[in-house]
This record gives sequence, structure tokens and C-alpha cells, in this order.
Amino acid sequence: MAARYAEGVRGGYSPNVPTNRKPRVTIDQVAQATGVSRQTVSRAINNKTEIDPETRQRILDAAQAMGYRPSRFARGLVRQDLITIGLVIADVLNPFFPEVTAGVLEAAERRGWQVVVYNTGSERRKELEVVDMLFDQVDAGIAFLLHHDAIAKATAGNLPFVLLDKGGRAPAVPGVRIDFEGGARRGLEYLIDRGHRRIAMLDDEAYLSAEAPNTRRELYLKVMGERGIPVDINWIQPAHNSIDGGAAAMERLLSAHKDVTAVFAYNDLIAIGAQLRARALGLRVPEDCAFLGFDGLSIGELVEPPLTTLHIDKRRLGEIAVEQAALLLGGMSENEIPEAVIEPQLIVRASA
Amino acid sequence: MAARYAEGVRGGYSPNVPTNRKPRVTIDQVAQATGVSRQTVSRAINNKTEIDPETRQRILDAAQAMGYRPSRFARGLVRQDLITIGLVIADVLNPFFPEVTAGVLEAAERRGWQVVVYNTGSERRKELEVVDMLFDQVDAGIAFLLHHDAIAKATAGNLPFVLLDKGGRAPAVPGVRIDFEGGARRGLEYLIDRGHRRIAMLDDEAYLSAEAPNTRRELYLKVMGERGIPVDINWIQPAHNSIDGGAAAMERLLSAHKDVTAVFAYNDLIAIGAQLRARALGLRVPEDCAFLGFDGLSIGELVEPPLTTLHIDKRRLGEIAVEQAALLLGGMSENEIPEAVIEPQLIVRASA
DNA sequence: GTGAAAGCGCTAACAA
DNA sequence: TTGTTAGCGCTTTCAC
Repeated sequence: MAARYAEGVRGGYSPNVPTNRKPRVTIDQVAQATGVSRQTVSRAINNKTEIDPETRQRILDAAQAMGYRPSRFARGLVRQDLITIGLVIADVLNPFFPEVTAGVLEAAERRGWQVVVYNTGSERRKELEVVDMLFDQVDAGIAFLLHHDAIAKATAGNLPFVLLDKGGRAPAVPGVRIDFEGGARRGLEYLIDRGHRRIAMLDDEAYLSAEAPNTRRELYLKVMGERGIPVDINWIQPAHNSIDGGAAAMERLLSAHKDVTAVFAYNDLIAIGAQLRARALGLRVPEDCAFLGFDGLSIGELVEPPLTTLHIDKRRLGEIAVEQAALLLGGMSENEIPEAVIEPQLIVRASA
Repeated sequence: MAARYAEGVRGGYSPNVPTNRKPRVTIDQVAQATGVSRQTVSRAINNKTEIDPETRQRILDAAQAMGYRPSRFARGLVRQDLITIGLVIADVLNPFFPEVTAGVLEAAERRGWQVVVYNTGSERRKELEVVDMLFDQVDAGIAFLLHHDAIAKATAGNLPFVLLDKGGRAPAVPGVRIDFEGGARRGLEYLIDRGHRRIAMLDDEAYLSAEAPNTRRELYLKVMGERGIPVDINWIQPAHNSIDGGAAAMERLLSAHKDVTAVFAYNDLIAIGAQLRARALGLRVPEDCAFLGFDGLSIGELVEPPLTTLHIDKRRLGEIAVEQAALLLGGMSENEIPEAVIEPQLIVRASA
């Protein structure tokens, strides 16, 4: 097979990869080569004090020349303090997750933990697969999981496990609760108080297939109901969780319901796409149609007009998850983990 | 110490974390409890065929109840096919890196590899520290490194190592070369051909402290020189590598040089910040001042006017790095690794 | 300052 | 179908 050339890329790889993996150089080989015991090599490698500096250097040089590198497995087996946690996110390309990741990485680093990252795309199959991996590969899991069977599997096992968004789950399930109810309420009431009555909702289509309670959508219905505002069910449009998805959903919405005066989006990505498309279609924002997002992504400040949104402290979310994982790892039982709630804050910019 | 409460966050953690780590349950304990040999337990856990389904279930139940989870270290020691690679990036919050990460995660997943992620912030100390970790914790490293001593350390060791941006380094250093020269040339010539003569450059200040060749800046000087266009050295402003950094640098630039007609930015983040600030200050884009970015981030499409930029296929960059790591891991020597070059593509949107 | 022995928890190979 | 033996590569005693 010839090397394939991607657009804008020169150079490629043939599939006949050499597989003559050089066998691992072990500490014993280095010991033998330098004429000392394996113990002395260990001392040299680990910078212990009880060793002749000269011997140390000789050993280090030989080790380097021989291509020696200690096996993390052998080490981990004997030392019990090497901790790796698994971070499961839905989509690296959704700016929400890099911010969470930043919080996790920082908190983990402070503790000297390694972080393995997994991406699920919120696909059920992938989520289940990743949860399985987790059990084998890490000491604790921190995960954003949509599908209830993946969550069930994850929490049923013996792995310390923290949910990044525990939703309405039992107190015994460790995780952070994002107060969507409070957030959605504040957001919708803001819209209503500004006179909006025909408020559409652009929902995340992933929730349609997942057997997960869809808090934001239910809340939309609930708050509108409480305020006595009739809702046309077609005001709710499912959108792919992306900017393009938001744009497409907005176009669908407008083709049927030109008369909506505001859009409450599942999140900022969808809101941004929707707003962009609405403007491209000639609507003025917020005069003809107002837009309200959820998440508080910094890219919301880039669009015109800047997006009004419910801001979530995503970095803190990641940090808290690590703190909970630390408690679990420290031996605390699930139901002793203190409850943590993140409160979305309404940030009024200019789109609503 | 009382629990601290972050803004918008309820709940906190006291520092007196219980540290009564429950001792690990081993396969032998499960064996003993179920009255079989440890081998049979191993068979049950690993879903081997040669086992009585009934026995298997009994063992599985007991294991679950006892909180047993196999040790990845013990396993890794015995099986030689568990591969973990380290991905070192500068900043999760710069959208450039999530895209690279997406490529790496995908390619790694196809191979069944784990990916540990490290963030350096491009700080020299952090880079050196992370390189050290790498040697201990992973089978191969893929890294974006700025500081030459960190790079030297990384490539000198025995760890298979791939640079995400090898710049002008020797062919024997595995890594991907991003053709900044071709890119910058195409970009600058585009500006020059559109009649621009007073073209400023907003540079990444991180290169000032790092002992790294700054390709983009040199190229700017070179191309301008070739075209016989005089450059005022104050047209070059250092910027923090962020949107805010770009904005601040633009303001500095304008206070001294109102007369520049175009800005060539180190990357999209800086370009976006600069353009936003320029417009806030009353300039029309591109009429009063044109903006050209580098990287081709998708957020460039969100600003108004959309950013003209030199697009890098970041996902492919990550994939290639994994392919190179695979070759190295397969036993191929550094200088046999086929050269890979990523060619930035000029995407003309509306800012220039 | 250096070495020998023991053992971390698991799976592969072989034996029963 | 199950058990026994050996050993993966390293660090931690403890002895010299």
C-alpha cells in the first residue's frame, strides 16, 4: 500500500511497521554489565545517598548507554504511592471540557497524580467501554457520563468513582451537582421579566437517545408552566451539541416558528450557532430574537452581540471532583463525601 | 481550618482527609475465600473459557463483595502489551491543543493505548519536571516543548520521543515539522499583494524568554526584507499567548503606531484579541486595519469579521505524532522515521 | 558503601 | 476444569 497523503500534509506511513520490539533492558543486565549488584543499580537510579558517587556515575552512564529505563509496573508493584486517575469527558472539542480538564489536571498535579484522559463522544457504547477500561487501568475515575447503564456500571464496581454531573442522583453517589434548576430558573425568569413570552428551547439531542433525565428541558417546561406561559411543543428543537448543530436547529425552528422572541439553549455552543445563523438570516439580536446560553464559555464573548449565559465554574468543578476522589481514595465511604453544588451565575452580556 | 467557599460554589473540604487507606484485596484473598486456587480466580476475572460457569459466578460475586480489583502493576509486569503514552501540551485552554489532543486520543484509542496528559503552561521549570515524569511513567512521549533544555533532556534519554513541533531540528529528532516558513510566506505575501506596507507583528512573548528559535518572527523579518519593505522594529509587539494578551498588545501598538494597516499575529488567539480591541477602539476591519492569524482555530469564524488565517491541520498533527511513536515503539530507529510536514493553508475569511 | 534474600500481585505454562 | 510452579522487574529489609 502506498503512503497516503492527507490534505495539506506531506509524508505518510506504510502499514508494515517493524514489530521487532527490542526486549526491555532490566536492572539486572545493568548490574551485570557494571559488575555490581542490582541493588546498587537501584540506588544509583533512584538517587539514594548510600552509594559511592563514582560508582553511581559509572552505573548511570552504563544504564544510559544500554537504554535502560525502570519498569513502572515493577516499581508500582512494590511502591504503593503511584496514583493514576481516569478522566472521562464527552468531547475535547467542546470548550466546556478543556476547562474542566484544566481544573482536574491542576488539582491532580498538586497531589502528584497522573491523569489518563478518555473521550466518549457521549456514545453509549463508548461510555460502557471506557468504564470497563477504567476498572483495569486507574485508581479512581472522574467521569462525565450520560447513559444510565454506564453510570450504573461505574458506580456498582469497586473503583472510587466521581461523577462530574451527578444530576438528581442519590447522595451516596459521589459527584458534583450542578444546580441546573436554580440556573435555568434565573435565566428563564430573566427572559420572562424582560417581556418574552414566546421562548423557544434548543435542546441537546443526545438526551433523546440516552435514558437520562433531561434536567434543562424539564425545567424549561416547569418554569414556563409556573409562570402560566403556554408552550408550543414545537418550540423545542433538538440540536447536535455543537455550533453547527445549533445553527441547523435554529434554521428549523425559524422555518416553523418565526414568531419566537427568545431562545433558551441547552448550552453556549448551541446558543452561539443559533445566534450566528439567526443573524445570517437577517434577524437582529436581541431586538428580533434574544439568546440565552448555558455554561459560560469564554468564546461567548467573541460573538456579536456577546452571549448572555448562565456561567458554570468549570475549573472548580474539576477541582472538586479531584478532591472527592482523594477522599474516596483515602478510605472515606461514599455516603460520607460532603455534598458539593455548583451554582450557575447569570452573566448578562448583550444577546438577551 | 474552616472549609473555603469558592464563588458560586457551596460545599468545601476540610484538610483532615482520612488516610486509613484500606489495604488492597489481592487475588489470593479471593482465592482463599472461595476455596479455589488463585489461578482459577484469575480465569474467572479474565473471562477465560476453561472454567466452570458456576465456579466463575461464585468467584465473581465474592470478588465483587470483597472489593477486589486486579492490580494493573502486577498485570503489566506479566503482560507486555499495555502501552501508555504521555501527551505534553502547553495549555489546555488554548483551543489549538484540544484539537491536537483529539487527534492523539483517537489514534491512541485505535491502538488500545492509554494517554496521560500533562500541561506545562510553557514554563521552563514545568517542562523540565514533566519530561522527568515522562521517563518514569510512560512508554513513549509526545510533547509540545518550547525550551531547548527540556527538548535536549527529552531527546537524550532512552524514551521514544516525538516532538509536536520539531521546528528546524535535525532529521534524527522524531517529530512533525509545521512548515511555518511556507505558511508565513503565503500569509505575508497575501497581505503585501493586497497593498499593505505597514504590517505589524504581534509576537508570542513566551519566545522571548525561551532559548528557542522563533520561526514566525524571523520569517516576518525575512519576507518583508525580501520584498524590500522597511520594517519599524516597534511594529513588533510581544503579547501574552491569549485573547487578552492580543488585546493588550494591540492597544500598545496603536498608542505608538496608529498608521499600521495590517497585523500579522503569532496565532489566532492573539489575532482575535487584537482585532476585538481594535474594533472596540473604533477601527474598521479590514478597511482601517487588516488581521491575519495563524493556526486556523474554529473560533476564528465566530468573530466579526471572521478571521483570515493560516490553517494547520491540528488533529492530523496529533495523529502523525502517534504514528511516529508507534514506529519508535516498534523498534524503528530515530533516523529511519519518515519525515512528516504539515503545510499551513491560507484561509481567506474577511479580516484581511 | 554494597550485597543477598524476600516478596509486591499477577498470568503463562504445564501438570493433574 | 482445576491446581502448581515459575517468574515478570523492581524496592525493601537486613546482613555484611
